Amino acid sequence: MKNTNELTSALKQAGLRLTPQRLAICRFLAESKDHPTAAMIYEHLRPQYPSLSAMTVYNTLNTLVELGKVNVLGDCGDDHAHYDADTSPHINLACISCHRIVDIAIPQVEELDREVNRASGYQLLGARMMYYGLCPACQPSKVL
Amino acid sequence: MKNTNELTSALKQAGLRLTPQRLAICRFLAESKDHPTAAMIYEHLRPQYPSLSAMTVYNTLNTLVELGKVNVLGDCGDDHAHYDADTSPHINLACISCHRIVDIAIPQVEELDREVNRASGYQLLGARMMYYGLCPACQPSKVL
DNA sequence: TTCTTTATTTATAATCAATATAAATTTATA
DNA sequence: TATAAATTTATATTGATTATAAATAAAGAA
Repeated sequence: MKNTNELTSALKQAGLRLTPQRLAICRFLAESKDHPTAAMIYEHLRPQYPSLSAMTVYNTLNTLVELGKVNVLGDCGDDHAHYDADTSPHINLACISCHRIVDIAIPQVEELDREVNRASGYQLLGARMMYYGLCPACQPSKVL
Repeated sequence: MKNTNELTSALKQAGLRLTPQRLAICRFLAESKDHPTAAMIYEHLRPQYPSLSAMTVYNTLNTLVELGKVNVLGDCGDDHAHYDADTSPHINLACISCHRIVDIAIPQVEELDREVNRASGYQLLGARMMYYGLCPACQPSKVL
């Protein structure tokens, strides 16, 4: 979750044009609470942009990732890359039944983050933290 | 990192035969400190098992994952699934230059883990935590 | 505006890790 | 040893993503 403007201005600052397609992709990414795949973005925008090509979605997402404004989550349990406009270290919860991915705010993440930075010896750039399980909505219908 | 026997006995307990191929895959997984891909395992074992097929590697890995004895890391920055025999919640460090993935022991993980279990409302099954950056060996050769 | 150049989108084909399938091989048991 | 079941192997297929090139749209100059 993040301001649409933060994504669009990053594109402009990189010398890229803010086309209607790119704007729509940025807006959808910024406003979505779950973490959509490229296919989900494509299908969602197609009614409004009938000529939209999947390649444009992939290109725009890759650009935003290269600019560091969007993270790829490649580990969501459904073999699809999901995109997350929140690039700060945080916990993602992935439901193994409905494959929805949501964030959860846990203050302890910051303490952990400081400790990894201190103890690793790595020059760190970012993190992805995923927990897997059954979301409250899916628990009644599925028994482990 | 984990005992080879823990993997092989899990296969036997599931009613599966411990073939030479499966044993070799389990041993390599248990003994490797980084987190190999299916292709890495295949290439490493081929000299010893010239008839080995990639399919057997994939099948064995999938079985071990289904048995909960091995985790898949799908988010390592090189578009390949890596396999981790350590299924307890822990931090993985991925180098964006050499693409090696190592573990780091951070006590704060357990506190975080407790808090996610308490606060999420999810019935949790596991976690994957990845940090990205330049490892100490790659830092001199690459400038950010 | 019109022309010219450049960036972008689109359509199509290609890639490649992973899966599906079926034949060949090995193992277990009678 | 013979039979049946499990496993491995070889081959073909899938499907998300990438590569390529043609079509389109936008920017700048005259």
